[in-house]
Amino acid sequence: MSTPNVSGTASPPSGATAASRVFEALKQDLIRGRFAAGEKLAIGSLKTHYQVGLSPLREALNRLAAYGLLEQVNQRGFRVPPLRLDELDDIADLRSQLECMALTQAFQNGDAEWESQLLAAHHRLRRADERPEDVEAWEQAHLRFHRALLASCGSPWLLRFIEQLHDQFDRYRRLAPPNPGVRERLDRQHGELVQLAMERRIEQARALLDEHIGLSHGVARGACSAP
Amino acid sequence: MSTPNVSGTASPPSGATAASRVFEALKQDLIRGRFAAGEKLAIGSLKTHYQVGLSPLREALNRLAAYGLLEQVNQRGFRVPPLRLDELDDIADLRSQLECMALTQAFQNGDAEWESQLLAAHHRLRRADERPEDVEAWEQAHLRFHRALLASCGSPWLLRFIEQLHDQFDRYRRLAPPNPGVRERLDRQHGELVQLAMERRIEQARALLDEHIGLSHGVARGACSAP
DNA sequence: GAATTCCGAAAAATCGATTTTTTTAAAAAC
DNA sequence: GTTTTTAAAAAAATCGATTTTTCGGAATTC
Repeated sequence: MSTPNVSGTASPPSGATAASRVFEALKQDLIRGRFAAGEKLAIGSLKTHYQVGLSPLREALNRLAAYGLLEQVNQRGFRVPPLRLDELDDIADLRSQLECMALTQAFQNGDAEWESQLLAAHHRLRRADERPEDVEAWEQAHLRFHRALLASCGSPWLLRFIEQLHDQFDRYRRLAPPNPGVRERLDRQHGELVQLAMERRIEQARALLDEHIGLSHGVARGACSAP
Repeated sequence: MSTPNVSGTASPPSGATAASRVFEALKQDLIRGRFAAGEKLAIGSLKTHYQVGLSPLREALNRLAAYGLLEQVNQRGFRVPPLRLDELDDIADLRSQLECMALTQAFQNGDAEWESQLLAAHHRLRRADERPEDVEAWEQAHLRFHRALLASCGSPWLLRFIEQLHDQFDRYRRLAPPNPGVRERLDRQHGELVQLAMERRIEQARALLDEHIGLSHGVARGACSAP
């Protein structure tokens, strides 16, 4: 792990509590792979690293464990979940299923405002594509694009689960060795998804989204070592 | 709210931390509706009620908020989520979808051990049916039956989300006025589900599970007041 | 020689007190 | 008469210290 995440990409602007700030910072650092998989977290060093006291830090760790980004064992602290191939497959398969479900509903409920937001998110993503040096900007734009695609689905709980799976998935993907050829194909699919969304071609869009996640899944598998 | 949950139905036997104990107790009390919907939790009185210090109590509250059984607003504490009809509908619809998905996989992967556990769980549920005075015993047997039905689905993340939705759903159902006629129909459906599971009749089973949840959904709607 | 027991150090969990922020209600201003 | 300001009280959040439990290695036993 490296330097503290002073101002993360999606951190609350201000007025937040220390617990919320360290929660967001830790969450981003976990997804970005700044801790080794399976590593046991040393609370003492986290305290100095994130510059917070014990109480807010422990509250943040408890939240992250409930969210699934940490494993908690009762009298022996917190550890970063290991990267397991079977778990990644589970996450990716379920992500495909849930996102296709949400996509169908999003197409049905989507209005002009949704279309506009989707176009805007796609434009931001393309602009971020042009600056490969700022990985974090691209990652944020990418996340927001996928959110915008499903935003109009109308089911808060479905979106919640998809977000959770996305965070899990990204931890694997971001730890995997980069694959430039695939990256371009993925980028092209984003544009095609927008096109299909505008025309409400649900079946083609579902197939493409499934392929999109499958392609990313293949890349992410590179993060796993053993079984 | 009433007396403290000294030994909840599913509390860890021992060796648990104070935070884990109060988490389990609070979780059960929230699902059982021992707090008013929308109520703001007074941390001071929770401390005396559950006989724990501030730190483990706050850690438990943070976990419950991350799980979705509490709402947390940054500088103003924790409150019990209100009961909203549109949210219940969302929970019930998604529960149907996810459980039918899991059921299909459970039928495909289910082996003799799964069948045995399902029969055992069903038997326990029928025995609990005979003692209507012990509501908690029936509730536990019922929860375990539904777990056993989907246990062999093979997707830990799907089961996790289903469990979470089930807890959300039960909070509504248990606050709704009882409906004796429906109760008998629901009980009969459990037996039919076992029968269909043994014979792997997936389509009929999916339809029945969907109907089962829909029926319960109708009852649970009685818990909501406004829109 | 392998397994077990017994320390001492390290880490996790908890407690009690302090600080910060919000809420409430009264007083003042317009 | 309504709104704004102010001050006190209450509640939330945080800190530092204490207690409890686990971990690792040396000494002991079988």
